[in-house]
Amino acid sequence: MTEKKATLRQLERYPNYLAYLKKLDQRGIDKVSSPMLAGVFNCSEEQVRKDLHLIAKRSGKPGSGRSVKELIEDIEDFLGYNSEKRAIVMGVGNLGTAFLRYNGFIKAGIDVVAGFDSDPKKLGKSVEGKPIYASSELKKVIEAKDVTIAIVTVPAGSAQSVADELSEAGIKAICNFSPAHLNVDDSIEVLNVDLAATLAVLSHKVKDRE
Amino acid sequence: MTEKKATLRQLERYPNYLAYLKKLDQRGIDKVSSPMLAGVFNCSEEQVRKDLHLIAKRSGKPGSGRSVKELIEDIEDFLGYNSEKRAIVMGVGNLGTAFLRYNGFIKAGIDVVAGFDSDPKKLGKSVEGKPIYASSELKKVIEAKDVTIAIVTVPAGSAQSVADELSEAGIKAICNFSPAHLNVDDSIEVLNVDLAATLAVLSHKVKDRE
DNA sequence: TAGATTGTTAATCGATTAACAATC
DNA sequence: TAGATTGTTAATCGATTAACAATC
Repeated sequence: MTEKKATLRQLERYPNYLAYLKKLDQRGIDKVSSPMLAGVFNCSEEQVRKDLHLIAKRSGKPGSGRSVKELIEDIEDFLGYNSEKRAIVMGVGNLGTAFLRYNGFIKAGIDVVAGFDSDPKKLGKSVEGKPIYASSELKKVIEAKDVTIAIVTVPAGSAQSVADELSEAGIKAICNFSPAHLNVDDSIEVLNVDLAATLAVLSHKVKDRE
Repeated sequence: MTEKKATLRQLERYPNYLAYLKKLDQRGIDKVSSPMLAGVFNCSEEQVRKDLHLIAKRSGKPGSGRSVKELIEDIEDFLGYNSEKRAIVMGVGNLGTAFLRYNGFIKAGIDVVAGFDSDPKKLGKSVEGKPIYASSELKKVIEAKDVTIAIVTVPAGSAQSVADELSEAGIKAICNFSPAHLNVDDSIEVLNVDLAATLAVLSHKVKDRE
């Protein structure tokens, strides 16, 4: 079941292709070619061809291109949109609550099943039908619901201890929204999404243009 | 004022260095070396050296390394944490509200000044003291407050029209949280942050390990 | 000084681009 | 068929790693 492996750069590109292909599909366009996508994304058609070839289950037709619907299916399949995964949110503050409420994850096969918080006032309550637990319940919930991913939205100061608890409880992947560096075992995948830094980088690029 | 330019990859690494350096600083550690950082980030010490050398205003001391405090200062300077920028949020739903409330942006020099929404019930209200306007006010607000960045959190269906309005109103950069491809003029920097796709990619990597 | 680490040039590695035969 | 696009191998480009002299 393991496909050829994509590079990190490619992984980053697939969601962009996907978003655009869906747009085409909505407009009723059912064929797409590499030169066409290359134009849209400002990259070479060879890159598009390699990217699509890597993950496509069916080959394209020389002369006419590839089926939009088939490509959407294959990219979603490759990214795992069709294999259900469970996630939890650590820290039910503003951002954490937004993740519990956000219903856009489900289309990517990700089901956010619960929140965790240290504030006793929040315990036992629920957001959008998703219960909020104390971290003492972590291991139990992770095992019972087969949770793979933890979304960490606690303040920087407590991020490391939360990461330790997650590691202890057997989590597989952490998506870290706190602006803190996490020390965890190499067996856990960590992705840092520092929103403030992301925006800073964006504006840095604007400055560079001038 | 334009420093040598960093590659995209480097830009992504600086926030990680920064988070770790701050941790060291808190612990009262005031010297850091490339081999040490390389160990923490699982990369080569040469890469660390090149990254730091590129942005450091002061040189390191052979034998003993670099000053943690100076590095923090230089990275923050380079990323633009010390040059105030204004941002607005398009779409005051769950995620948008979280961004209006989140106070972590200010340390990166980003001041979220207002929200925009199409729902008449929300207009005139405010979140965390930040007013919510109709998009008819876009141009006025962007010009009056010298806004650089727009954070787009509207549903995929309206993302393109919002992008068009932003373009029209003279925005410089868009951080797009909707899972939609945006067609905008090349003069506008666009960064796509598809959270669902991000998580999917993360869990894809977990799968690949097995 | 001796040990460690810097800054920087040269070698290697990987990803992107170019080229082209195959084919719908 | 002719035109366009695919799949794939070879060439190029850029980024990472290795090497090493300089120096605190």
